[in-house]
Amino acid sequence: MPRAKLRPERVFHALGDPTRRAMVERLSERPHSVSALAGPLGVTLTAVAQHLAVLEESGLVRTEKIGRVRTARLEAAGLSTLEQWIKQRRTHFERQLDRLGELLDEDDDPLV
Amino acid sequence: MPRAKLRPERVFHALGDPTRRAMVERLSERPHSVSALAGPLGVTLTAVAQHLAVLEESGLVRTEKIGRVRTARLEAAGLSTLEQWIKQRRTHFERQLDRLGELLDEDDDPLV
DNA sequence: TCGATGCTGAAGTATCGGCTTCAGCAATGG
DNA sequence: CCATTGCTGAAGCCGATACTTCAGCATCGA
Repeated sequence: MPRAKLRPERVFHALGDPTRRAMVERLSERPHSVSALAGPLGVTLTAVAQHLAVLEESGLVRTEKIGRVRTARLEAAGLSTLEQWIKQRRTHFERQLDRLGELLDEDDDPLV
Repeated sequence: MPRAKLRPERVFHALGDPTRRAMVERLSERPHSVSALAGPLGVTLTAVAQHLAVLEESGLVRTEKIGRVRTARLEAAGLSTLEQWIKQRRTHFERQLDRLGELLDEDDDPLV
């Protein structure tokens, strides 16, 4: 598997699903095998594998198969992609508030 | 509509959809009416209204109807919810790396 | 070597979610 | 007061997707 794209597009979609979010939460603590992930989730290995594929495409997770065990670990860059998107939204949002502030300040001018 | 829940659960689901993400991006710049949002998106007013309902439930957006116009604006708290979730994941992730570091440090001990 | 373990691929099902249409209603403005 | 504008509710369509089962295959360990 080559390295993934890291578009916020995919990251948000990946985290939109509760099961995948749960997986990411587990993976943020330590790497897990497919079956280790499946256990607590109460889904089949196949389901987990499918979710892992999505997570991997999003760039949030990296997996590596050694012998018959595939180990998945969190990829920090994925989180950064998210953070960047949020930061940008917040910047625009604050600019918006600033403009509003300026407008209100103009009330200092005499209206008549 | 009373105030929303602010669970990361809902926020991620809300942002998982491309159309809603586009709406949030527009709203981060300035508030918009339902029809103002609909225009560039090429969807019906109904669709936008449905998306707004989801966004509002997630706490990302607040809307207010004045006369016949409903105005939607971004709610900063929603973004914070996201940021917190990410921060927590990152914290766990780094703890994981730290533990790994300690393990490797033990190589300093004589092996024989 | 043989059974158990861990995973994978293909294929099908069923639920969900995004979208539309249509019919209506309230506010606006000339 | 009437036409226009802006939105809403109900209902239905359809494609996406989360999940399953089943049949394999490779690896590991005794």
